[in-house]
Amino acid sequence: MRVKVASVERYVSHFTHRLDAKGRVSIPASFRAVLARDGFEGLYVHPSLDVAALDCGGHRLLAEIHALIAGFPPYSEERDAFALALEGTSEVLKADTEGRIILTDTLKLSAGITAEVTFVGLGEKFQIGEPGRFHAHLEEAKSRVRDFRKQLSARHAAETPLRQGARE
Amino acid sequence: MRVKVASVERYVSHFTHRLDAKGRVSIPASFRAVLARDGFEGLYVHPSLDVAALDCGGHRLLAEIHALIAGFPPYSEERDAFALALEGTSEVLKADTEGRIILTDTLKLSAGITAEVTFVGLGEKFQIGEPGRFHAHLEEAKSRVRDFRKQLSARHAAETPLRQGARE
DNA sequence: TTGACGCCCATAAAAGCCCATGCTATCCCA
DNA sequence: TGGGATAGCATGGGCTTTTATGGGCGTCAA
Repeated sequence: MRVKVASVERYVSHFTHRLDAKGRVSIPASFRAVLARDGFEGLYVHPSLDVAALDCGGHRLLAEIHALIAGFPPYSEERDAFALALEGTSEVLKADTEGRIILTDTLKLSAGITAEVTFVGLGEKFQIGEPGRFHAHLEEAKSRVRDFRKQLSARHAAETPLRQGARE
Repeated sequence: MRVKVASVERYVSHFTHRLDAKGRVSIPASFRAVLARDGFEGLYVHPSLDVAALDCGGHRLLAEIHALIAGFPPYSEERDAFALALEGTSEVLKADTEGRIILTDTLKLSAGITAEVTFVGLGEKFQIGEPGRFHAHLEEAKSRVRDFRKQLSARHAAETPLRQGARE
């Protein structure tokens, strides 16, 4: 058995795979490793709330969703709404012996998936989406992070007008 | 046994290595020593947001990124966006027995890397970039430091018109 | 029967593993 | 002190294993 220690904890990086004639697509090997460690049989999938993509994961993702829903008072409108939006649209897909899954038509439709899909790691979960949309969405996210960093350094500069610690 | 004591803690100095026919490149030995101490199996890499270079490191870099993402509430839109921009573009490369890595095409493209790369130590992390860009970027950084030092001494002079109590 | 789905095997390309070479800086001992 | 031995390191090449992908066959249910 191999080691492959670190990085089996979180989903990182991105991959683009093709759907074959039967509609099957391989889950990236590194993501399979994380899932295996998570101990989830198959793959938990539901359409993302804000973007045209599918949120995927195992027990950890499930637990997060449960926690979110449990945060609302029982029988409240919010709770029902979240449960419906998240759990009502979820699917549990099982992978074949090679680690491939078949997306249902509903899932493919909601993410605009046709011939190819991009898997992108988001740490405790990953998303599946249409490659073109993925790139667009990535650029947007990058610029948001850049703005955030600019704010941070601006604030830093404002808070430390005199840098005295620097000696020659 | 060699000395090389200090600097096992931080990434310092710079090195330029060639990519071989298979696209492999050796991580500088001194950087490997820091990584080994950090305990990270392989190399965590992610394209820098502002310059054409790759930020690299081990657990320490990972923890930094993870902390930034963890600052946002679970299941929020911001969190997804940050995770996408940071973890979605990251790669965990594993080094071969000789300490070489293979950069993915995406990584090479985003840093403008072709035949050679320069490794630059930045203390907590190091960067991989195209040698030409590295030199240009270094000159710019140097002039920024020079300006900063000029500001410092100007301010120092203003604050202590007579250089009597001045501690160096 | 027909179609959806699970399981098995095939294959090409990519990635990983082991061993070899040349260079340089260091060490050791005459 | 000088010069050969030596060890560490970057680099190269061949071989094995993994991985993504393609297709065949049997089963079970409508």
